[in-house]
Amino acid sequence: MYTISEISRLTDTSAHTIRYYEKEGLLFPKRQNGQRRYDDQDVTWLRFVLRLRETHMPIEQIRSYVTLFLAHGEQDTTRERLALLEAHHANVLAQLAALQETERMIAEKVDTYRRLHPTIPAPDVVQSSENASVN
Amino acid sequence: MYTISEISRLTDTSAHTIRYYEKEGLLFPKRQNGQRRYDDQDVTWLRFVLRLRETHMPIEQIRSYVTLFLAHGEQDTTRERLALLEAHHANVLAQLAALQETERMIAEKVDTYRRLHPTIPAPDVVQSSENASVN
DNA sequence: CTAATCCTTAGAGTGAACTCTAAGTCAAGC
DNA sequence: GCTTGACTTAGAGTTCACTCTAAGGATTAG
Repeated sequence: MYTISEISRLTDTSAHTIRYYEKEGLLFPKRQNGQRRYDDQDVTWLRFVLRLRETHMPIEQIRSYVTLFLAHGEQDTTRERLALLEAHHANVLAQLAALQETERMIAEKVDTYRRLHPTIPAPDVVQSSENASVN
Repeated sequence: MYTISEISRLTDTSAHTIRYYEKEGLLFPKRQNGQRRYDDQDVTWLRFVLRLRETHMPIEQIRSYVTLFLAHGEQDTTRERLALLEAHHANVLAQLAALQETERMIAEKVDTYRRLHPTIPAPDVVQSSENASVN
């Protein structure tokens, strides 16, 4: 069982933010004499939440997901959770495609610059293809 | 030559935002009797800017890049522009990695759900690997 | 015992990137 | 000439996700 400062260190997230996530309904730790206590499952869950945030799932959507999870037991919410996850999955795949496209464009520009100025030393970055008219 | 409403349609960006970008120093269209006129190069450039924004390059950094471009002619700013681009490139690659990792986690959860409930019809989404303890 | 950590409420502040409004003027296209 | 679209300034408002503060009190670890 971890205290808030411990999970804060483990996940590299401020205690402020962790309490904020709780207020927003994303976390629900146990309490010991009023103090928050997190177990390994909580840590894993927080890490997943942080991943979802990194990929820009809005807090409100994460909350919807959690709410469905908590409603489970009364009803079977598997279908709904699956739908949410799959929607975000599609979203992430779209982001991936956009990102790869941009990556390609940047790599191209970098490459063109390098061709025009072969004197500039290269850092550790992958390169590709042919192009002109760099901005 | 396009008017603002035309480039707005072409790039699916509001005229408000386009004027805002100009105010922020990212765009500099020609003028005809005071009205903005954009050529194909401007459209291409705006599209690239939008890509950079999608990949979370801050407006200020994009402006730095543009500023270097405009300073070219007086000095050779290739080196600096290259450095900026490469920094962002590294950034994008990191985003890609995070996104792929998240994609994997989600696909895993989706997969686990499906195993537990083989009755739910599947949409058009790729799947993968093995896992337990789904949230 | 004591210092460090944690708790609460309630709200203010921050920063980024838009987003919109208003009012009055001017240009373009048919 | 009329309608639609464009212009300007200047600023207000919005959303999101934090981020921090203050004050006063409780708990924990050594």
